Amino acid sequence: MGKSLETSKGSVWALWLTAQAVLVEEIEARLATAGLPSLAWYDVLWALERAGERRLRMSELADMTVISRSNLTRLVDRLATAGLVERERAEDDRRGAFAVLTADGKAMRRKMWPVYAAAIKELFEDRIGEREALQMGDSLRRILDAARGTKED
Amino acid sequence: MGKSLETSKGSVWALWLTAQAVLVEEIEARLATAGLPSLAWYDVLWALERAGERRLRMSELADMTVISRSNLTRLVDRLATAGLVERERAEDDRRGAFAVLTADGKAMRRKMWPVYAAAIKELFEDRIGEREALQMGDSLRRILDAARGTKED
DNA sequence: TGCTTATAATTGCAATTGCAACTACTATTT
DNA sequence: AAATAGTAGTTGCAATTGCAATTATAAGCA
Repeated sequence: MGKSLETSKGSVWALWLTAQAVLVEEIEARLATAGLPSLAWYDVLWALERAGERRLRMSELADMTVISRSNLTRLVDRLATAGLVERERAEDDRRGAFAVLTADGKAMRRKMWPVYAAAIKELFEDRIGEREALQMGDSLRRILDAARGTKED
Repeated sequence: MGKSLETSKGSVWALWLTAQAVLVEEIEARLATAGLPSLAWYDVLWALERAGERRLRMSELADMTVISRSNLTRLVDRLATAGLVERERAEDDRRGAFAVLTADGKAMRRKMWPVYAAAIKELFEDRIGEREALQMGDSLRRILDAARGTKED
């Protein structure tokens, strides 16, 4: 029995990776089919919408969305071209820049949400019980906090 | 209380995405620092090593690793250039091709494993208990099976 | 058989990503 | 204040990825 537990623990990682890859692929496909932008765009729009003043410094945004700085620069370029965000120079620190959500950006996120939400519900939430979800949330938070704590050292 | 459970369930998905992104980023960084190839290479090598005869059809390999066909074609190109796999034409179906693990490929996977294993242990396994792991494995398997089942329809 | 449709893998080309500079500042040191 | 080091963000260029053909078979059927 100890063995089966050991074994299970080892293979959970692989399952974790695979399941997420499959779900993300499916969600991206649904968004594309609906003529909507990608998950990455959603993440950025949502991060901005939650932020005070609908704006975040590029570096904060990069950290929150787990996107590299240089990538974020260009992702924000594309979002800006699409009119969903605007750039704003920081007053206090002239090196800094804010990404600011526009009304169109807010509208776009709102338009994406039903598709995204339905997918999350169908593919993820409907498959696990309340208790499991709670437990998984705890585990994930511990994992994330530990990983981020480690990096600061 | 019903509310808090609802709330938790909704945010677990976001947590999952973020945690996986952070962990994968960290693992890729460790592999790169050690002068080793990426996770994607590992996945392919490992899938082949587990397979009977150390070989898989391109499409099977693509499905197992959750990599698109066209991507896999080029990933296998790179692995072949590095001498880690070889291509072999299928006898029965001339359209088909196998990717076959070479001795060097096997050696490379073996060289990568300690780095990868240590990272998984430190970042993931050490953060969750046996019972949690077991539970998470169950949840993930259900999610994955359901998602894959859905697609076949 | 000869024709149409389906499948396995690859390829062309555009879009995205990653890494290593690079620019434009800000902060610290002497 | 001048010099040096540090930070925020961007950019160049190469590597990777995704999507829509394309190629080379195989299968189904009239």
